[in-house]
Amino acid sequence: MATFTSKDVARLAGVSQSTVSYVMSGKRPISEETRRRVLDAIDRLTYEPNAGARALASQRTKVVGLVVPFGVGVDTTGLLPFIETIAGAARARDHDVLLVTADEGSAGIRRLAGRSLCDAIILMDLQTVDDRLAVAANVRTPVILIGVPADPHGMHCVDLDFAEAARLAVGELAATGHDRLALIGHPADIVLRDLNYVRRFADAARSAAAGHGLPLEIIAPVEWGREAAGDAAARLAAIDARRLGVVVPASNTVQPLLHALNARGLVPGRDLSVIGLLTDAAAAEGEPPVTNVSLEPRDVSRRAMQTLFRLLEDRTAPPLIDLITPQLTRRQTVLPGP
Amino acid sequence: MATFTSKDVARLAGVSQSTVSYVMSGKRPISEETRRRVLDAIDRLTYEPNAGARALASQRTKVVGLVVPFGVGVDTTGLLPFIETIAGAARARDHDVLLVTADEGSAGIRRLAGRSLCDAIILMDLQTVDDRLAVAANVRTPVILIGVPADPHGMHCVDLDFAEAARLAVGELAATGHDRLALIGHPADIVLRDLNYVRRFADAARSAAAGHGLPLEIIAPVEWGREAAGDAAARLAAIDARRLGVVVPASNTVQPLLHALNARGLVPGRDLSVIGLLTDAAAAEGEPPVTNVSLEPRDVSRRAMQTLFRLLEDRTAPPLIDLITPQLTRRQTVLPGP
DNA sequence: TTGTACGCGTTATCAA
DNA sequence: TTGATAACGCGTACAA
Repeated sequence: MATFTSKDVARLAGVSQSTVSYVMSGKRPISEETRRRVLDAIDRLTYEPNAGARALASQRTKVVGLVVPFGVGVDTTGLLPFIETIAGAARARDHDVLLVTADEGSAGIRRLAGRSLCDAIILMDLQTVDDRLAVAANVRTPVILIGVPADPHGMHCVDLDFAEAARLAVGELAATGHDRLALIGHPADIVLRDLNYVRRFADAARSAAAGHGLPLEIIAPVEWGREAAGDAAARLAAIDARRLGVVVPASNTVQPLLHALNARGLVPGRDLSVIGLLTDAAAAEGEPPVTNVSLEPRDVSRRAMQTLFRLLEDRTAPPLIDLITPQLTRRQTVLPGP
Repeated sequence: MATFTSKDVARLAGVSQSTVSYVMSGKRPISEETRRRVLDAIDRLTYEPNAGARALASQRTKVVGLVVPFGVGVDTTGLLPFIETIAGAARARDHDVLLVTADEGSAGIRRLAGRSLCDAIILMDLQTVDDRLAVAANVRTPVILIGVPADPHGMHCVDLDFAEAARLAVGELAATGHDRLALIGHPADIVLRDLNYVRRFADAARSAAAGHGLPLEIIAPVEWGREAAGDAAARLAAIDARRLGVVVPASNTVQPLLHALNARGLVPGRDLSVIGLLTDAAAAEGEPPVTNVSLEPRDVSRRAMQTLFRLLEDRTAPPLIDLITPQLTRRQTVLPGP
């Protein structure tokens, strides 16, 4: 399979090389006749423009850099929908996605921007205060954040509205007559890394509980897996409440905790309530199906890409902070109201 | 943040631009003195070579194209370790990873190769007979397959040895005195797509069972989720066996099936045996921990990247078909031998 | 409506 | 040991 250049196409079509270029870009009126001839030649040679040459000449790579939280010992569950949606949105506008792992830290961002490997960068998994932000903000390549750090350094942020998620969960438990709430914390490493959404959720949960006049106990940190869930269940069992409402913001903890509670004879939806923060898909597949506030990875990703292309091509001004509203879905783990 | 070129570096270091290039590539002896001056200038300008220009001149992109099974309505569980490991291995040799989703079909491969977007392609999630193979085999860019299709078209294949995995599972059940085996099938869409490993596993399981003189019943297809697992459990319960051994090659089905069996009062490890094909991590976290034959996504990915770089840079001949041997780990879901 | 010619930032060849 | 200089393949300003 030989590889052809626009010159080859030009020769075959009997036009100049620049005409080929203009046919492809549509940046100049072309007669129907030559247009046809060029497209035909392109077709016959299965010509594809060389990405490097194009990037060099046009200063556009048609590549989106995506910094994903690999290798930082972090929750990687639920990451796939983000990647998938971002890749899809990129393709829809003839862009590709270059993956960079977060364990590179700011070096990855410098490389993406410095080498002109991409036209824009999406940065995920932000800490509340993140070293990479200073670098990201000082780079020519536009950077979109998925997450809302304490100081966005002027960059565009897109994320789920975790504060609203907390309010929804607490509000539902308040409305169904619970007299005490417990908030299950994230694993220690997540808390230590101070991921931005942890704090956003917890703070809002606290003040929402206060607003409803409900005592809120924090059970934290809770690691993943059976044993930790067992311990947490024990601590929940020890709480003296008529109707206890438990909020679980760490998706991974939901299922093990439900099991652990069951094992203690505490049936969620009968003896106490559990609301989890997890995708609708995961919640519906739960055992039992769990009442949840949705993480909307697809919506968030789509919006991030929308912001990206508005910045890059449409040149309209997207909102600086763009929060997606989560949805509460009632399933089987919350006691019916009295 | 301005962006500098090698020309800027050259001027600052007081050398010619080609010298800068040679300092970076090390393809020519450079005096210690100028070498120092150049590196210093690079440092002061935080110079990074332009990827497009480099690719254009060197015919090397330092990018690996990865075709992942997004958007084909396919099992995407267990995909992350592949991506993660591949990205890590790429970075270790100063390469990046460009993601292409499988829903593009062969168009994605054509684009990667035609536009010279990458130096090599890794193709995952192969069907036994896969349309993309003809295209992949006819492209200048080397393609490495993760999976073993019926006809690899001369391309290099790396994968888990699914036949050996089946033999291990069946062998273990035979050794522990089971008198009847059941093989739980994959969901219908997987079977319909005829993914290469499905058949490799099933065929080997069948002949291993025959070799041990054990009757093997095929329960298929079994969709994911509660209900399907319940049905499968019912069919298993109906089997007339003294000691029934169940083999579950679809990772996702293991956990729901264990639950469904328990719900019927059939306790795996007490009343019957279950061996799953899933990663050690997933098996250990199972409820209960499940005896498994390991899928080794990390090993497979590492080997694929090793193959890739041997082809690309080391220029040594890797094996055409490279199979990783799975491991059997005894946990709690298999009856002890009599 | 189309062609010519230059520049994008590297790598690599040929001289010195 | 180093410096000019010609590709690499495409986009686009300038001419016609």
